[in-house]
Amino acid sequence: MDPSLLLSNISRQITLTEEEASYFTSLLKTRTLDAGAYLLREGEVCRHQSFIVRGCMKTYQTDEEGSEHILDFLIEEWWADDLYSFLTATAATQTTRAIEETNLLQVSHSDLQLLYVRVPKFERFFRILFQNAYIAQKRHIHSLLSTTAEERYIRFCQLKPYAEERFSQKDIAAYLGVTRQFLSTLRKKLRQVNPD
Amino acid sequence: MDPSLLLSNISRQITLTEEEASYFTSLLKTRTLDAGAYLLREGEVCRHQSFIVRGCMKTYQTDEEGSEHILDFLIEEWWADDLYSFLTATAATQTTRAIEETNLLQVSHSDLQLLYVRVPKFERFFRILFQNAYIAQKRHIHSLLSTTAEERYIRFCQLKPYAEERFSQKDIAAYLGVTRQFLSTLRKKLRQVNPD
DNA sequence: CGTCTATTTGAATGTACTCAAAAGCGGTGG
DNA sequence: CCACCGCTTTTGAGTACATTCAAATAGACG
Repeated sequence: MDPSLLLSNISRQITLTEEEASYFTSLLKTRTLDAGAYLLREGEVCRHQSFIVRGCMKTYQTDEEGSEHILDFLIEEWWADDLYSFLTATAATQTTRAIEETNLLQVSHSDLQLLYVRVPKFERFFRILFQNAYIAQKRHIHSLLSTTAEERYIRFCQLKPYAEERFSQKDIAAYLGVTRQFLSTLRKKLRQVNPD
Repeated sequence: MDPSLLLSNISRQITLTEEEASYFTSLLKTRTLDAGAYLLREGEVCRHQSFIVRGCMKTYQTDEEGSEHILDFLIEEWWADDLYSFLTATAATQTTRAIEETNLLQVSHSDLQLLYVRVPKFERFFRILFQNAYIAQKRHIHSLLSTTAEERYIRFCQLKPYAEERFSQKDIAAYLGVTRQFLSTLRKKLRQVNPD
């Protein structure tokens, strides 16, 4: 699998020499998940960081009644997996699962330790990754606190224009925190107002 | 101000020699905020990490209509401030403000860089701090998605038994994501069911 | 074609909000 | 000490937002 997408993603934060880049590339393992396959289940320890080359995934938690609450959707050029579990080697609190067939480039935890020693600037890269995840969560909390489902849905569609065609409404509803029935009526209402 | 509370807080994650501890202590500056005073306003860059020795604070964002959405309450033995702003030197997205008169021990950003060089294990300490904040946020998102205001309120009171006496209902409502009027009726209902 | 799941629709209900007004409470000045 | 001010909390009526339950329809897949 071509690592150029990943290398250009990394180059947005840190600059690598050719030698460093090829060392990094040598650590990568490719993996393909069928649609519906699990990358990580709640309770397992996350041992890899996984960069999505093609495809998309969802990461969710399940409540007592068995319903899914989606924390995030992940697409090409994003990193998947439970960062906290990865860094602390504790049980993951969320499940990550492929929505479409998904191609990944993975770095194992132990290889990453080697990488940190040989190319310390990767420490910086992964720290920034974490920080961005943290900020994104903060925005998510703010939007859950301050807006109605209708506003959240509209913003969600603007923010992720690919959402409608790649994610099921059931999943979108589980992300927005509403029932799938209510999302359906919301969509109907919005179609009548603005028929695009 | 006595730094022993802070040192024992740190010793839960990393072990310091006496010399390291006294070096760290020499970097600390004390600060006292009156009730209602701001520690950090949205838009400012966060230049200190602040450990709360006594008192409590709230951290919130304000929406277009001017209403506060409280992301977290902070009390003794917690670290306040916008970690993301601090680490990236970008404008804070949230405001932090004292609820009661609050005593802080502060480390500036530049002193922290010196500390990292001289006592590298502090890197680990602040990384863990960040990770815990990240996880706490995740729990918060999950609870906003999966529970009603009533359940959230009950759990909130269990999780923060000091909340009722230290925080106003207005603020608690802004944390739970409901209006203060609705929280008031919720409380009335709960009193009738279980009059404690 | 049948089966399984996702989506839509509608009715009844519950949850939470808005608006408006009253009651409570701490502080301040006369 | 009391009256008044500003702020928080309580209460109620009416309304909007969102859910549950039930059933119909549409799509995907073997």
